[in-house]
Amino acid sequence: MSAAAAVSESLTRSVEDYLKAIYQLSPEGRPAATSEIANLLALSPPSVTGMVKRLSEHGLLEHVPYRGVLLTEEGRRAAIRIVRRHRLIEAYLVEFLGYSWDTVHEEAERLEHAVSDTMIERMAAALGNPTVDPHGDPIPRADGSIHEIAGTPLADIPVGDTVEIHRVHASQPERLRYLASLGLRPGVQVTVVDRQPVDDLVTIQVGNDRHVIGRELGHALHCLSAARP
Amino acid sequence: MSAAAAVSESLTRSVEDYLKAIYQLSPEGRPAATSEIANLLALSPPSVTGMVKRLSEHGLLEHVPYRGVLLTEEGRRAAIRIVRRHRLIEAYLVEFLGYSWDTVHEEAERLEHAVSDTMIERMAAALGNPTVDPHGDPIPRADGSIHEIAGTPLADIPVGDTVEIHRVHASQPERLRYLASLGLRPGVQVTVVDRQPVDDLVTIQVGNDRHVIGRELGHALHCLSAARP
DNA sequence: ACACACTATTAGGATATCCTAAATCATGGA
DNA sequence: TCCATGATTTAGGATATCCTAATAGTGTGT
Repeated sequence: MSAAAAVSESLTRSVEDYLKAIYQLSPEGRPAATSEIANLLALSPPSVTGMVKRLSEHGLLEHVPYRGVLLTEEGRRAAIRIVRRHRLIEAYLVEFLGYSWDTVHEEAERLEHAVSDTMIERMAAALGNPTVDPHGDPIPRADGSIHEIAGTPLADIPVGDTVEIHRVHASQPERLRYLASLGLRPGVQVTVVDRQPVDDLVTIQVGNDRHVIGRELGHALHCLSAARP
Repeated sequence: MSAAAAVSESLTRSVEDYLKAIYQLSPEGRPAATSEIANLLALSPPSVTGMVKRLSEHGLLEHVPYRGVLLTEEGRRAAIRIVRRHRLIEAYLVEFLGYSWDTVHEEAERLEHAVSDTMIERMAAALGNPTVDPHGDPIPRADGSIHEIAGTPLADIPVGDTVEIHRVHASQPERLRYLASLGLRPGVQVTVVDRQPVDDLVTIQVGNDRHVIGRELGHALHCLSAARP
């Protein structure tokens, strides 16, 4: 209770980055490793150990030395708040300021720490309270709840099936630009025409075009079965 | 030349705040005093002395010990860039996100350090490249030039004159809300009906209402002679 | 010309964050 | 079982920023 109030106070940019990273690295309660965090944030492992120790003392996460870290309920709440901000900012920039999906990430990465709750909610309202961002990632609600829709990696779709792209797991501008050049983005329908078990090559039909997708992207693109017309 | 390139690199939030403060405190080449800077930024004088020394070494300002500080050309450029950002952000928030002029300052104060040049220019474009912010303050152009229009303080307008409010020198939300409640904002026409030399009391007619303005606000409101209908 | 009242600077510290180099732990394969 | 390898933590430092207390400079009024 009393500690929970402190969360909304003022976490530094660094702290918010750590919490978000650990949140992303520990799905289903698997502890995040020091080296994973260091890697994601581009910091040295000792820096991470130091910060992790401090955040544990503040009750934002639990650390078992040499084993890994998990967010506490309080830390999780703070992390989700940042994720909500990040995704809403991305959606806003694409919708109202002409950003393309490969350039929003960097801008959102800075803004997510600077924008007030008021501004975030006004942006959400201006967007009509969207549930997903431009990459198809779900936007956590203001109360912290998240509606995740499990999709199937394109690499696992059987030949002949037509599916809708639902979510694109990539933040590197280069990959996103490549996907955009192929017309692949959330909401688009594709049909799997061929699969090569070797290297997980998948041939798909998008509109009138055919493309071959390799392993990386085949696992980055998550799909939902499309309604048959 | 080479040093100038460094400016756009990455000044910290603190540094940007110092430069902006010194810019605002040294109009017409009058050096800014340590205590003035400390006051404006709510810091202790020794902190200011320390930062000033560092910034001098970086070529952003000139410091004559015990005398004061002035921005160098490089520092001035950086300061104006922040002012442009601040005022454009204020204009954007009022225009597109439903902010009132008494609440934008605080939000802009944080965003001005976080937004990219790209985003600032897109916001400017979305606004139609405005020349003034919601308080009537001129928005520096991207090239650093500023078009200041000299107005006359309401306190100095002769009885009988009708003028247009041009600029409101205030950032305190309380004062701005009071002015808004009186219908006083840039663009509004007022007629001076009476003046009391004691305490600089000015009675004005705004639409169908009459208000008495005291010394503080009489000097905060800058006016231009209005076109006679 | 001088002392006093300010203002500004120096001294000495604290905190947050990061780093490199040197221990320490955990675990899979011989 | 035991040790080599890789992951993690501890040790020791650097930098940026802020603070309080003590010292130094400036300028005014007599």
